[in-house]
Amino acid sequence: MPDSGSDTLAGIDLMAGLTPEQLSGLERLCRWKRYPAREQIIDRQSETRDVFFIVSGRVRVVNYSVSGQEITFNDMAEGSHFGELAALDGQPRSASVMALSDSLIASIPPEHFLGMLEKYPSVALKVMVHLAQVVRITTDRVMDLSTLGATNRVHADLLRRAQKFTGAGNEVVIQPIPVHGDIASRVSTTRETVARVMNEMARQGIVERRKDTLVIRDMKRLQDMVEEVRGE
Amino acid sequence: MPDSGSDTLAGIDLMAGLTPEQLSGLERLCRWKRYPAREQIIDRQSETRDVFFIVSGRVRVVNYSVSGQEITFNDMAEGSHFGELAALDGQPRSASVMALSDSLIASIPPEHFLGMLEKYPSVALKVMVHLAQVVRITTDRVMDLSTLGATNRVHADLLRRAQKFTGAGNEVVIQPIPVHGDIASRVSTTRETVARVMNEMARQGIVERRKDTLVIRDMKRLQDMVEEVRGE
DNA sequence: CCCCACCTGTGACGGCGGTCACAGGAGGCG
DNA sequence: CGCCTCCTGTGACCGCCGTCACAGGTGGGG
Repeated sequence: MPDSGSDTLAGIDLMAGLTPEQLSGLERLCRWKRYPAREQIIDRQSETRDVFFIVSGRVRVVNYSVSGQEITFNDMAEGSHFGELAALDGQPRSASVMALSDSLIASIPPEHFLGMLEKYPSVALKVMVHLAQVVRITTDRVMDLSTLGATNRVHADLLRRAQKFTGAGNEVVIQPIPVHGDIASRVSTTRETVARVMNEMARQGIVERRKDTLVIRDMKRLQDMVEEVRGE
Repeated sequence: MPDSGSDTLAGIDLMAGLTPEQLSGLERLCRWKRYPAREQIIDRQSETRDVFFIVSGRVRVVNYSVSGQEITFNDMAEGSHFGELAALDGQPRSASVMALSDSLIASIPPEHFLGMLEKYPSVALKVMVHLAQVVRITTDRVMDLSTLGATNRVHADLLRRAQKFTGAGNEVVIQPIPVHGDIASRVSTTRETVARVMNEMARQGIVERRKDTLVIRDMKRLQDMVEEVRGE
């Protein structure tokens, strides 16, 4: 029962700093809905404009090519929000979003979202900072796609994942093991290439696959491999 | 003498809607500087945080890979602004910016930029909308890089450029002719590939290279080629 | 317990496009 | 006017990696 936020907006990052009264005012403007895992929350190109808050659960932003290839943009956890682009600029949705696990999502209509931005400058600032970070991550990804080969992109992705767990030490444990297809969809390559790269790294003693964890044995070496080809 | 804005912030898109008094208040907070063509305005990774306004001139956002490959992100004209990311999130600069032509640039320190956002909600909104559009453009680019081959990316770029000129008719004139290397750097391929693709299209009668203009003879056909492979 | 769904591992093959190497244009300026 | 710089055009080559095909592994649910 991952209901940590217990059906309020208190756990939403954007709202940090608002008073309980302000929060409950906003809560009344929201539509609340549970989505089972795998269910679609936003369809790309659709004409809705609401902004969504993840009260509990996990969510994935994806897009599909004509050939069915899946491109993952981001996975988001409790406390985060999505759907602001359409609310801000009035364009159709730029990507699809689906629930990764059973999720409780609150959504607010665009008028009220904009009203909130005007009424609470601290929220507006947080929205801007968040957008700025999205821009940074996405432009980095463009750089990777433009300058790195598929093999190196897998290395880079593995490093990014590892850095999300205890940054210290020369050994890092990643858990649960990321599924190869998921990695492939994030770095725009194929499942097969990911498998080959991971095995090559295992042979070199850089990673080790255990029962249900993936262990980076030589974090330093991995970092070097990536920096060598990127530009620190 | 491209000094249309005559040394005020009146022509800056973000500032539309501010009174002359408010404008002149902001002008006093700015540092004004002329940059000759080709001169660097921002260096990636540097630790400055100012926000820049293009009073006159043109500017290009670029990054370089270790191997020296140049990745163009965007060309910007008078009235636009750049450098907000660092001011908003306090991180180092995410890209380099250089003047394309002789330019007059006003810059404002981060504190005052943030102050402006707080004092003028209309400006804050414009900043958000602008960021939202940057996100859209960049994610589209990630899609292109992930799903299209180099050849199709050139087609797509040509279409985008053509659409900036008179959207109507089945024939569009692009002027001045974009240099092949510039196209290559925007779609992450090589000058040679761009040349081959352009010639193939000329052979098919889709484009025609004139003295100093590039003519799209069959806009419809070009659109079809792109949509076929993208997903409208 | 066994079957089925979903994951991983690996070989073979072939094509897209990056790289290298030149051969022209075309324009500007000394 | 001729040189020098910057752009375009094109052939040859070859390596990365996407595609296809199939062989296990593993876990969970009927």
